[in-house]
Amino acid sequence: MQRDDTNSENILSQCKESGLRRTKALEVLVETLLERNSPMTLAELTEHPSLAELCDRATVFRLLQRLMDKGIIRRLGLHERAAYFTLLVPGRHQDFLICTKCGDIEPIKAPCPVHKLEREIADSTGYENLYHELEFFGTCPQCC
Amino acid sequence: MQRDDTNSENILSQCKESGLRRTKALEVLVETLLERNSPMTLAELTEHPSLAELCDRATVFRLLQRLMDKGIIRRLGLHERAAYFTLLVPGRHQDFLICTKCGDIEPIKAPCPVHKLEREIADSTGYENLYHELEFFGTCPQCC
DNA sequence: ATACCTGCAAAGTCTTTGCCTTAGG
DNA sequence: CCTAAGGCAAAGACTTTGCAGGTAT
Repeated sequence: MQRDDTNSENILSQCKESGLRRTKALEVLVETLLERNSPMTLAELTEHPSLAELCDRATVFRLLQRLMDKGIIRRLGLHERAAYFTLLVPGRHQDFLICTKCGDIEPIKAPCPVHKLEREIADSTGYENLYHELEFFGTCPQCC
Repeated sequence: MQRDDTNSENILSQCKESGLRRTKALEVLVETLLERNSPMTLAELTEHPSLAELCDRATVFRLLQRLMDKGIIRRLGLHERAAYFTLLVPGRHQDFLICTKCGDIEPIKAPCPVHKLEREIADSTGYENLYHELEFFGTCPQCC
C-alpha cells in the first residue's frame, strides 16, 4: 500500500521547485500534515512522535514559515490561542466545525457555499488573491 | 442627534440584567465598540483615547471576559496574533474582508450565504448553539 | 565551497491571574 | 454592608530571533 506517499512526493517536489532543501525534517513535517488531514498547531507538530525526536521547535517553526511563504501551507485562526497550519492541496478546500467546549475540529463534508460570493467580492472590491476561511462553532454532542 | 446612545443604553441594560454592575469603564467600553462597529483587539481598546486614562488593561480584559460569558460580545480570530472582540447585536451578523498585507478589516455588505448550511450542519451533526465565522482574505487595492 | 538549515537559549508579544483596595447596589 | 469590580505587578502561553555550527547541493 502506497497510501499518501505519492502525494507527499508531489508536495516535496513543489518544495524543491520553490527552492527549499530536502531535509528529513521537511519530509516528515509534510507527511505528518498530510496524514492528519486536519490543521495542526506548532505544538502538536513539535510534539508529534514523528517529529519530536527529529528536530527542534524552532526548526518546525521556520519550516512552517517557509512553507507559508511558498504558498504550500496556510495558517488558520480557528479560535485557539495557537495558530493552526494546514496543507494547501489544490481542490481540497475545507471548512471546519469546531466544538467550543472540547476544541474538537472536524472538516465539513458539504460543499462550500461561499465561492460565488468570493467571486463577487473580488469583482466589486478590487481585492486580489482572495481566499476565505469558514468555521462553524458550537457544542458537540459529547459536550452537550 | 442621539446617534447610538439609545443602542448603547440597550446594551447596558442587557448588561445589568445579566448581573453586571454599571461602571464607567463598562459604559465607555460598550460605547467604544459600538462606535467603531468593527472588531477591536484588547490593545486597541486599552489604548483608545476614551479608555486609556480611564482604566487598566486588566480591567478591559475582565470586562471583555464577562461580556463574553453573558453572550454580549464575541471573540473572533481574524488571523492576527491578538484576539478581536465585537458586539453581538441581534440581526447584525457580519462577515469580514481582510487585507493580508495591511491588516485592514472591513465588514462585508452582501448577505451571508451560509445560514442554510449552518442549519443543515446543526441537523446532521447534533451540534448545538451553532454560529459561524466567515472571513475573506486577500490583498486590498492599496496594497496591490 | 557556500548558501541554506538547525539547535539552543533568550527575548518578544499578547493574555491571564493573584492579591489587595475600591465602590456599586 | 458585602460582593463585584479595579489597579498593579507578575506569571503564562505561544511565537519569534540571534548566533554559532552543521549539511544539502
